[in-house]
Amino acid sequence: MSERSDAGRKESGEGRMRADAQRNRQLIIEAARDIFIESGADAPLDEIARRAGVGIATLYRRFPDRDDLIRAVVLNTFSAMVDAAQDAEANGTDAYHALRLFMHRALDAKIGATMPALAGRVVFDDEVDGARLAAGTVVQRILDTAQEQGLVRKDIAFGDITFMVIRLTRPLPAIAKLLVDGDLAHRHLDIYLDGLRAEGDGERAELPAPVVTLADFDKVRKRLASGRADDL
Amino acid sequence: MSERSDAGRKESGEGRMRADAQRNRQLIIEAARDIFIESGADAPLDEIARRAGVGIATLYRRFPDRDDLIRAVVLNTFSAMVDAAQDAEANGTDAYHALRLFMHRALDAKIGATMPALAGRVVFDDEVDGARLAAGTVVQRILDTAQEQGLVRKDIAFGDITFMVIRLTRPLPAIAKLLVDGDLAHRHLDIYLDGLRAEGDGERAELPAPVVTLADFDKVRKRLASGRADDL
DNA sequence: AACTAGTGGAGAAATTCTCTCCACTTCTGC
DNA sequence: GCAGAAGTGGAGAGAATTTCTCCACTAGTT
Repeated sequence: MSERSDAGRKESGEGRMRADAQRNRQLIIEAARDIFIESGADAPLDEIARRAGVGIATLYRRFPDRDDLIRAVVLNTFSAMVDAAQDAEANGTDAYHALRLFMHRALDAKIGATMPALAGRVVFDDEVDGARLAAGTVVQRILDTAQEQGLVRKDIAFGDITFMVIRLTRPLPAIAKLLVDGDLAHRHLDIYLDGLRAEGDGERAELPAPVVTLADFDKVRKRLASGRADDL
Repeated sequence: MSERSDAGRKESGEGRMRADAQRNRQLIIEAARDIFIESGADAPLDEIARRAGVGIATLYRRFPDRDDLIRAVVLNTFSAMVDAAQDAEANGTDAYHALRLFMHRALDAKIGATMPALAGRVVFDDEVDGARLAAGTVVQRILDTAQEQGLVRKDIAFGDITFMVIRLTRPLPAIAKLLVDGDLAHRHLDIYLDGLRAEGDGERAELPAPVVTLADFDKVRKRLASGRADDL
């Protein structure tokens, strides 16, 4: 890790950066988040710059080395996690629905981008660890409440929430996009959530859109066989 | 794709290869499967050779180019899928338990290694497509039966079984290994399976071992903070 | 024991990735 | 709207990684 980049400049609220520079910085973080999720934390940096629609030099100016960038992504993600959780607590009709809301929002916020942190790619200094703990605490609180109210089975633990969201965040192979429009992750999360409910609570969530059948695979196979497969 | 390697030699049963060569061929396929799952289908080939405990030249002799190797891994994986499904059909007490058995076995067989196929990295010639269809058919039959018997909710489709197994096959960040001994994937699969059950069927599976709490994360964080983190 | 299929690893060639430099563009304050 | 500062993109040298061949050596097979 190097000089810590100029992250502090923006985060400590001193609006010293030019407006367009701040916007670019955010675009880079988001592109990096997506690329890290797709290709791991060693993904080429110029691919990130390209995805962000920014020159490679801009990326290097903001984040002198890869660790600075990873760090920014991780902090950004933990903070999105806190937002999602607090929002869910405020808006869920009960603690189970708060949990449900949180997990769906966390999917959208691509919480899986915390992976580099969990994989040891990030130095856990006080700032990162504080963010981690803050995020963990809110999630734990939602889970505890849901269990106290008897809405979630007792044998579920913290890791069953967070690790599944991480899993669901990671992209499926490209064919999934050929098969369907919607997002299978949210559908599968709903099934999982039904599995989290307390015993005897037989009601089932209505599952969201993409229903993928064996026949769908056949169709795609034929499409690939005939025409060219440039749409992958 | 090139000359098709000498896969046919072994697969058509003519035991023309020397015994040690056949063993090495299998070791390479298994190593490739694991590395492809971990690092994607572009992973360096010498890493695969190293993992297989074999020289790089041996790998190139068996599989003249990367596509040959991918192809072999995919065929191997589809065939493991058929084995797992047939075995599950024979051994499950009812169709729901057959489905459960299949999914757990499929996890162990790392079915996620079919990803390169699904991601368009493999030419779907008749052999590959036959294997795909054979595997798909058995799984579909198990699911159909379970639904007819009212053991699995009606709104579940083929893709909800296969894609979730693929997701669960992919490895979690290294920290998961620091936190726990067991395999979270099987635990999370059981929760998902509870969510697949037909409405009103309130019983819950007893979840297997690794329970990961927020406190576990704290412990690891402290461990990393003090000593060196070379155990990652 | 002799013959041949099989093996490992060094290293040249090709490819990919990193990171700097600088001429040019865009914001901001006045 | 102007001046000056802040920000930008992309070419390309250098570094690092990856591919793939060659050949002296080893180990199954008969």
